[in-house]
Amino acid sequence: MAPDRTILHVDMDAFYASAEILRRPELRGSPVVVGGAGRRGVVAAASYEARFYGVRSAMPSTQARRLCPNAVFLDGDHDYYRDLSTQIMDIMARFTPLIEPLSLDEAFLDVTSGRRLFGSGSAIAATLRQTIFDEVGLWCSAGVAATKFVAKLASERAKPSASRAGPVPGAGVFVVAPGRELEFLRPLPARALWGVGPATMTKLERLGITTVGDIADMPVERVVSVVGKASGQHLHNLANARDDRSVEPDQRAKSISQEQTFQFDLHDRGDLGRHLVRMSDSVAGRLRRAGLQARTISIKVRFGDFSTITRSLTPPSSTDSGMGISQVAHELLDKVDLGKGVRLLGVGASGLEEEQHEQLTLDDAMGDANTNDPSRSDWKLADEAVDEIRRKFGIDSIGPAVLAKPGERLAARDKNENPWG
DNA sequence: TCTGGGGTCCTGGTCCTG
DNA sequence: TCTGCAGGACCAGGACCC
Repeated sequence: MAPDRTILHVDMDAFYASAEILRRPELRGSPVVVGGAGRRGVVAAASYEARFYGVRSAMPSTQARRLCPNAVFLDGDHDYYRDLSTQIMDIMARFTPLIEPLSLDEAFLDVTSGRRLFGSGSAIAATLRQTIFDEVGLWCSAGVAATKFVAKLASERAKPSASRAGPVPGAGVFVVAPGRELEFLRPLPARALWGVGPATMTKLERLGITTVGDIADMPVERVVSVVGKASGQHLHNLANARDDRSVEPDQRAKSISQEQTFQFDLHDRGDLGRHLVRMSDSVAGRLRRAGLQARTISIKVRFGDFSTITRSLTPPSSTDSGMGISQVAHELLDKVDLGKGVRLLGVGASGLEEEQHEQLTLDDAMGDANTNDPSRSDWKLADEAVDEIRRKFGIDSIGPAVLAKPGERLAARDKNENPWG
C-alpha cells in the first residue's frame, strides 16, 4: 500500500433523481424515479422517498410501479445530467488536478498534495461537499482513506438513509484512518468487495464465506481455485486492504458502443438492418469526435427469450466511418438466426487507436467512383462533411439516406415504435 | 414476471505461425 | 514432410460496475 496517500471518493446522492428535483422543486418530498418510463426498462435512479418503498436502481420498472404506484416516473435527460456533472467536476478541480471520474456522479480525487493548502482529507471533503451544494444545489457523500477501494466503501457509509419523508442525513463524510483499514473492512459482507457480484457470491458461499474477513483469512490459492486466478488474487488483496492503484486522470475509452432495446421484438432483417446503420453512424461519429479509429467491430443481439450473443470481426484496416462499421456489422448480423425475434440490438467498436491518415490506393488516385469500399478517401470526405453539418445544425440535421422516409425528419426516427414497421 | 445502456476485465477456445 | 509445442491474435461469453 502506498504510504500517506489521501484519497477521496465522492459520490452524488441519488444523482439523477436529485437533479430532476433541483429543476422541478414541486417534486420535493415526492417519490421520484428516473428511468423505466417506457414499456421495457429499469430504474436508473430513485429518490430517497421512493427508496423507502423498496425501489432500487436496476430494478425492472414494472416492479418499481408495483412497489410505489404513486411515484413520479421520469425519462432521463442525459445532457442535463452531463452539464451538472461538468460543474461538479470543475469544483473538484479547484482542490486537485488528480481526478478520476468513474461516471457522471462519482469520482476519485487524490488530494495528498493539497493537504498543506486545504487541510486534512476530511476537511477537504467537508469543504468540497458544502461547495458543491452551495454552487450546484446537490449533496454528495465522501469517503476518505489511503486507498481507492476503502475510500469507495467509506463513502457508502456516509450516505443518507431512506425514509417516507425523504433522506435522513448521514455523516456526509466518513474517514478510515491509515492503519484502521482491516478493522473497517473485515465485518463487511463479502458482496461489498469490488468484483463480487451475484455469481461470485454464490461460489464464495459454497466455501462458507460471508464476510470480507472470511476471504482475508482464507489461503489465496483457495480463493483462486473458486473464482479464477486474476479475480481470486484481486479479491484476496482487497480483503487484506492491499490496493496500490493510483488515481488515474485522463483515462481513454477502450471501446465505444451503442445499443437499443426495442419496445417490441423485431423479426424483420430489413428493420434491424436500418437500426444497424443508425447505430453504426452514431458510433462512427463518436469515434471521429474522439479522434479514434476502431480495429474490431462487434454486434450484440438479445433475443426474445433474453438469451444474448455477441459476434465480432477484426478487418484488415481500422475505421471511423459509419459506412465501414455498418458493412462489418451487417456481415456479422447476416450470419445470425433471427427466428426468436430480437429484443435488443447493439453495435460496438473496440481496439481503439489514434486516427491515422490513410494512404491513397491506386484506385483512389484513378478516381474510381464505382465502389462502396469505405476506406476510400471520398467516404472520408463525406464523413467530414456530415460532421461539419452536424456541428452547425445539430445531430439530427443529416443522416444515412436509408433512415429517411419521404417527408419524415430524422429526429423522429428513434421513437418507441418502429418507424418502418 | 421482469430484466437499460454503456462500459471494463477476465477466461477459455480456436486458429495461425514459427 | 510430418508432428508437437508455445505463444499470440482473435473471438465469444460471462461477470461486474455505475
